[in-house]
Amino acid sequence: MDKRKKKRLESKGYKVGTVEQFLDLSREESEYIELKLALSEALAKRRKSSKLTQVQLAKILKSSQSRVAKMEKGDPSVSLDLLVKSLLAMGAKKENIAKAIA
Amino acid sequence: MDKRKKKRLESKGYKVGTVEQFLDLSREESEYIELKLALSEALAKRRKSSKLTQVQLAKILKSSQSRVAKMEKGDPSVSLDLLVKSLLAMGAKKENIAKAIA
DNA sequence: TGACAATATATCATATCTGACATATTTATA
DNA sequence: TATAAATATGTCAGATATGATATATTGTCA
Repeated sequence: MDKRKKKRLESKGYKVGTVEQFLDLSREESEYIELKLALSEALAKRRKSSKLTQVQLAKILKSSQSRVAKMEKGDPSVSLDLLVKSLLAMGAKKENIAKAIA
Repeated sequence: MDKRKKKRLESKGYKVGTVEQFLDLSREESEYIELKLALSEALAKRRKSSKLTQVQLAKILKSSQSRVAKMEKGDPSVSLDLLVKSLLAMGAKKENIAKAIA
């Protein structure tokens, strides 16, 4: 994995430290993060195409605007469960989720 | 969703109460559970084809036999995060995970 | 530009998940 | 069968995720 990807992950809120440390991110760890970011992006895309604000989506999800923002940013404090449940609540089917991941 | 599916979910440890209550399981909820069970089954399959016992896998995952058993049963106390991380740790690629889901 | 809407970030009390352990049940095999 | 290995179930203290709130930053448009 290259420095560009490191930048991208860092910009998403993952503190990955030095490049050396970054290179020590195991394959599992980086694949997990990528998977999460894929779902984050799918969620943001879906919200936008539904013309909803984060506040409106938060209401639908019975969550808060700040958590929606964190979800869409792939914040480390957000679980896959929350992302998946949110996508399903927005009408996504498992096929959509699978497609977003792979 | 029919009674057979209800039985199946109940047998997996989900208390869904009466049929009436069951029918009230929202589409999201049931899709979420199905998705989880799909990952559970993928994990069990992968472990078995690797000829590992739950105890051996637990060691690899730095977890415990009981948690591995719960993962493979799709126990409600197990998160998607744990399932996905475990699959990745067993060598699964995101394509495998996507395929298991869809 | 200024004012307002939208999004992002920080923090926290509570809720949920976690590994670990004990123990029960099932499965394999002698 | 009996015994042991494997798997399942129940519980809990500590770890992590959650919605909420406050506040900061960014975007939009008059």
